[in-house]
Amino acid sequence: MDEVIRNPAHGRPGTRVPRETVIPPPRIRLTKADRIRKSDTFREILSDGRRWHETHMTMVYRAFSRRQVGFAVSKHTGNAVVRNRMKRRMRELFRQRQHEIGPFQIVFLARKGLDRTDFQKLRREFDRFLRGSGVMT
RNA sequence: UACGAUGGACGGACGGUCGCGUCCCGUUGAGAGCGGGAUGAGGAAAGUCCGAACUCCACAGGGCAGGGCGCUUCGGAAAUCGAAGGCGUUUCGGCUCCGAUUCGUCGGAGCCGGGGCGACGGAAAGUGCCACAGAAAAGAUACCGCCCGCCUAAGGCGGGUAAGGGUGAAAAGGCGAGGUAAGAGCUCACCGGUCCGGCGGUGACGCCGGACGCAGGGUAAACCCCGCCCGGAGCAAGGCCAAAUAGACGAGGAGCGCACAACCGGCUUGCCGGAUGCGCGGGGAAUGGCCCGUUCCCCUUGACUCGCGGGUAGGCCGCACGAUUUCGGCGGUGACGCCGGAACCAGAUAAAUGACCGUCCUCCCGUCACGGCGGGAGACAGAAUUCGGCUUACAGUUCAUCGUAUGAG
RNA sequence: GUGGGUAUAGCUCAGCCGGUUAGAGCGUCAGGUUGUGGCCCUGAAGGCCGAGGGUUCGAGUCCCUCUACUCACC
Repeated sequence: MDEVIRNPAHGRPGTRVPRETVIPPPRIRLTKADRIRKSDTFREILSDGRRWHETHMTMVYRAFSRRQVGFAVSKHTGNAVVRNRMKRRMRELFRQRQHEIGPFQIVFLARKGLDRTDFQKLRREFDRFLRGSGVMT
């Protein structure tokens, strides 16, 4: 199962499997329906959700009927380009491993330096959250 | 060739894997999902400093107040916008003249050419202000001086003068010569200025000639005067649909009071409950001479039910074919305009345009065999109703003009 | 997104219509008073007036451009 969920793009060059033998992996898409898009919902989660702190981001989460995610960046962290990049990187982290996560609502809060940090480091931080917080299935 | 200034252009390229928004097509009962295709940030998208389109509100007309703008002509829908020109100023180069000279040059003035800068109407319409210093800061005055006269000396007094010194940001045309007791446009040449006339130019303005010894400081990004312009708010404009909760309005309406002969039920046997009958506050109008009354209308009290207007969350429209982009031709010094052809070119809303990898390109650092190798970096910055400008940020590449240095002819 | 406001000493604020040295309170430091500390008294230090240009002889003040903070509007 683990092998299937890993994105083939993450493999080192040369280790790619020939196309014909690949079983199509489960889709790792992330559409609008999977996003939290209401101010009220954000407020509720931020007020009564549990928190998990990492160096470059904070995760706020609570149990829910299905899997939903939202991303928030404070105005103080930088200009529009920086804030957008932070959201996109957090979204990418979540997108790639979303199928390992159970029915929870999770809000990602960006912290300083998120836009400049190496993506592999962010992956390790996110992995620590997944293993430590109990949101995995 | 290098460096600097100003202005213009570009602002990483190609490919792979996994994804995102919008639109179209197919599938489908279906606008869900799935499959396919197309398309998807900028020169500043930014700041919000100007100007518009568009929308709503207000609006006879005119004036005042308030605000904005300000050389000329042209362009433009308009603009604290652009182009060309004028004038001023500054800088560089060249030439001419004057003065000084240690004969190397230095200083000043003018002309020509190139570049930069200029919120550039009016200071003889009026008012205000010009600190300190200085004699004096505006239609004035004499501190040190200079000269003349008088008083016995030191010096003082009276008068003349504004060339020299001194103060200041600024001192009443500049400079040279003549002149004089010393001086002064007192006189003269040149330069500057004011006025008048002529010529050239659409015009700002320029040129020429004449007159006037000069008729008078700065500040209007001080009040102000003159000319021109300006209604207010902004897509969170504005329109449509419309949960939940509270409340408004309309309709229905249980209800309350009194009586209780007969009827039903209970029992303490004359009371209670049901049923039944009658009634239920205030105001106005009509009828009428007036009152009672009657009729009609309005207001008030009322669980609950239904209907309904406004409207919040939320959704939809506005919302992308336009002062559009691009190619060619023509006109114009140019901004730009005209004609013809072609194109459709983002539409999100906790807000898409990304993540990772490879090859190459550019730059930096290290190494050295001078061409590779290793490492690092690729700026400023993200549409939010839409345009036209301005301003600010910006790694690197490149073009043009000018200047400086060096080299070659 | 739109429309306003503010920035002056470590902190909270004055500074008029440009003018010579930018003030006040609290705080800080030093001295005095006290057996010691506080209160109190005396004195001192501390500011390129948010940044950069411009107008002017002269700018905290006037004009322009930026920066930061802040308020209002669905």
